[in-house]
Amino acid sequence: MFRTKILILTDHSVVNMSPRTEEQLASLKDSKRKLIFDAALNAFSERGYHGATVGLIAEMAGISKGLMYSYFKSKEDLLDELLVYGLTRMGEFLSFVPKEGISTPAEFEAALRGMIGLYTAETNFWRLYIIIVLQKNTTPKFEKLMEEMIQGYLGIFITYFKHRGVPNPLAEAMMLGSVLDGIMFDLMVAPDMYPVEDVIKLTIKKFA
Amino acid sequence: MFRTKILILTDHSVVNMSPRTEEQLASLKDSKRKLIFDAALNAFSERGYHGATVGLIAEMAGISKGLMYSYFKSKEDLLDELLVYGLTRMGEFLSFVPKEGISTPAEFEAALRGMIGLYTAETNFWRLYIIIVLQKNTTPKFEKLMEEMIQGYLGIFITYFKHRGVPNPLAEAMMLGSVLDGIMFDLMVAPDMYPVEDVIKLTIKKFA
Amino acid sequence: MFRTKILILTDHSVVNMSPRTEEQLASLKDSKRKLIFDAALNAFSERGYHGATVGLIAEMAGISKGLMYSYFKSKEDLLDELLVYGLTRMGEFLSFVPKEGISTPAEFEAALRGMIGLYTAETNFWRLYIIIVLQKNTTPKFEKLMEEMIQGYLGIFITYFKHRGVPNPLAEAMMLGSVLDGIMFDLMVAPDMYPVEDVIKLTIKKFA
Amino acid sequence: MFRTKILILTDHSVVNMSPRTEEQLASLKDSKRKLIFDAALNAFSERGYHGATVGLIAEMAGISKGLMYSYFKSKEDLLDELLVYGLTRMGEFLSFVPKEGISTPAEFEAALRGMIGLYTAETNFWRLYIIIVLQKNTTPKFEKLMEEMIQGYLGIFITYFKHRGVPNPLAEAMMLGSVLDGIMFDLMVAPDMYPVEDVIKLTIKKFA
DNA sequence: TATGAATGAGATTTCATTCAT
DNA sequence: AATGAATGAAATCTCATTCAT
Repeated sequence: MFRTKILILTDHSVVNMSPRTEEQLASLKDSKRKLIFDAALNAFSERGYHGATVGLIAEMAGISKGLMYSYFKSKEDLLDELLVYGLTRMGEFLSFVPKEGISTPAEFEAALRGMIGLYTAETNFWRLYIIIVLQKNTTPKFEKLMEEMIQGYLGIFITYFKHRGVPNPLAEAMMLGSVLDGIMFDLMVAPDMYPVEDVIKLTIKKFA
Repeated sequence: MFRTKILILTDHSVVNMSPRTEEQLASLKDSKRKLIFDAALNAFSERGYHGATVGLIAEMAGISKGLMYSYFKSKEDLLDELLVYGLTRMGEFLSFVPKEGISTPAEFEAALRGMIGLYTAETNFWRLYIIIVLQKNTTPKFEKLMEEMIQGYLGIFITYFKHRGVPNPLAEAMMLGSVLDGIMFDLMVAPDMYPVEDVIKLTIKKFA
Repeated sequence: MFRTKILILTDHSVVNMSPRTEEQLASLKDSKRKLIFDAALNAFSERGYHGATVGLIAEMAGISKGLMYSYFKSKEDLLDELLVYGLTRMGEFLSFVPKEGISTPAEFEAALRGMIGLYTAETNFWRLYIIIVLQKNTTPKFEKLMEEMIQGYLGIFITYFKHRGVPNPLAEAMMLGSVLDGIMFDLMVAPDMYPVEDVIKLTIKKFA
Repeated sequence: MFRTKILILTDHSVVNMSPRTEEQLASLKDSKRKLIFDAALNAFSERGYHGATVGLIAEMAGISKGLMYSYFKSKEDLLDELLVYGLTRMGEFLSFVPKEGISTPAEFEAALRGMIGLYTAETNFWRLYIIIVLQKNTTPKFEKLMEEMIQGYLGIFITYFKHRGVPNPLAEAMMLGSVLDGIMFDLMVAPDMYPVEDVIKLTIKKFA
């Protein structure tokens, strides 16, 4: 996983980090706001922030340019909220990590498969995410959420590796993070020819 | 490593793929063209293609906007040539891989350290490269060069793993590629706190 | 007083120029229409016609944008009607000028104080009024009303100055008009530090 | 004259308040910047800030919209600079007030005629000026310049009235200021029918 | 070669007005 | 009667590209 600042947390308190209640997210379903989010996610992730015009996003959302501005203060604001929304949504889906952390190889595998599953399911979000994270000036709100998320997972894996008696648990967890990042990236660039299953098995063999 | 289309090449013909002679590259040294390339590399990698304005690039290169257009047909042309130039230059630096391929763990380590060294030395190029690769519509020239390069290295590692009697050499090579991609990415996002040395050692332990 | 076209009327027929009966005005009290008028008066006088948005006016009036359009054909129409309404309302308040005109210094003083009192009481209307009058394209209805009003007062003062044997009654009346306009303007710009009472006394001394 | 805050200065130090050297102003002559200033002055004074579009101003200046933005950061910035430029320019023209202040009726008359001459010569600037001053949110730079200018003239007249033994010199000066403001305003609204000469003579009779 | 003023197409943003509810 | 979501025209602003010097 990516990291921006590393504060190792060895407890697992972070998994349930979503500040939004499920109702709030549910209320977004089928709303116009959701339409715009989806369109913007596609547009931004395919063309980058500057390459995706408001006009294009509006067209993809099936609304007028003007209407966008009654939902979002500006294009920049749209990006901000989209990132936070996306990250929060990711948090929602991360139910495959048990609250008590992971301790057995079976749990490790489940977590691994869960995360990689997310990558394939939400390619657009992760693509956007990479683009944004590589550019300067991320928004503070987004950065904070990211950090929480990253450190949460890092902590979980550190604990796991400690538990398994691995010599350098931190390095092990960070390398695993890089593996996951690399897999995400490669799946993004060439999803069709990547031997995911083989790589997952190898990863389990080398890390679990 | 990144891949876009995978044609496994098991020979090592690719390392010296650059069609440009060294003289051609040398002639670039200290030229205006080089100045522009450097400026554009910084600007594009920091702000993306659309976010980096021609005016900014010219300013960073210390020349006028007008002059840029006697060196490059257009902004798009500048990006094209920059990418090819960068990739070619990468090829130049890849001297750490012996022509006959690698066969011992020591050679493996040398190659690994060489590549990771490249990431830290040429961060901007790799950042630009990632941004471009994640977006559609790469230029054909660039795509071809990339493919050659990637498959070359993939082939080298496949051969190495075969040689070492590893069960599934392709998957092993692809996972190693992902590890390298992940490390590159993490180094890009948070270079200061990434335990490179520890991760390199772990990678050698797990792959060499 | 301001003038746009000068037709000297020496009779005093103008004071009660309003074609609206008091009932008509009374029917406006507390109506939605009145709410909108008040809001529009504030908005227009503070920000000018183009600077005051329909949305803002609606918000200030505590109603929806949509409802505004069942009371007024358009924003321009709202301005038109507001101006006429305001001017008519001014006429209502101008009771301090006796029907037979003024002939004694005491009456002069009363009229003077009455008008200046109006300025301080209805700052917003006069501010709007100035803004509109300085810009081209006033509406004909409004222009006609204005002219009637102005010439009425001008006539009253001309008669007064004639009566008092002043050499050039027209010039005297016009200068007095300028004094009143200047006072109105200064009161608008810096009401707190203007020595109104002193200036009134001086005006009486110089003109009555 | 208008005032916003009143600090009575009884010396005459303010007349030469222009911070720009004459060369700087001269360098503006015939420049594109000057063209834009002139166009903007006309447009703003005729239609107000929001009513005058950047497109219109550019057209009146005979340039493209785009070019405006290499001379001025924004429309608002254009207004700001225009106001300061105009006020500074006014200061330049105010040579009819002797450095030592005014003390004789002849000098009073010269000053009066000078100022009224300015009103007729630079109608557009004063119209713009009024429009701006009646609206909130003037720029601080402009406000400061205005205050200097106003207090300067106020001080000059206060000194004059003191010198002439007038009972309440401050009130007298402020009323005279209102007279001038009123004349300016009336000249703006109906220049053709205003009996300027007669009113000037009356003003001299009543104040000098 | 070198400049940067100038353009115009297109991007972002605003807002009067309409209309389904 | 009342709302405010929705539109589209027009406003502000940006920027790749050209061109006179």
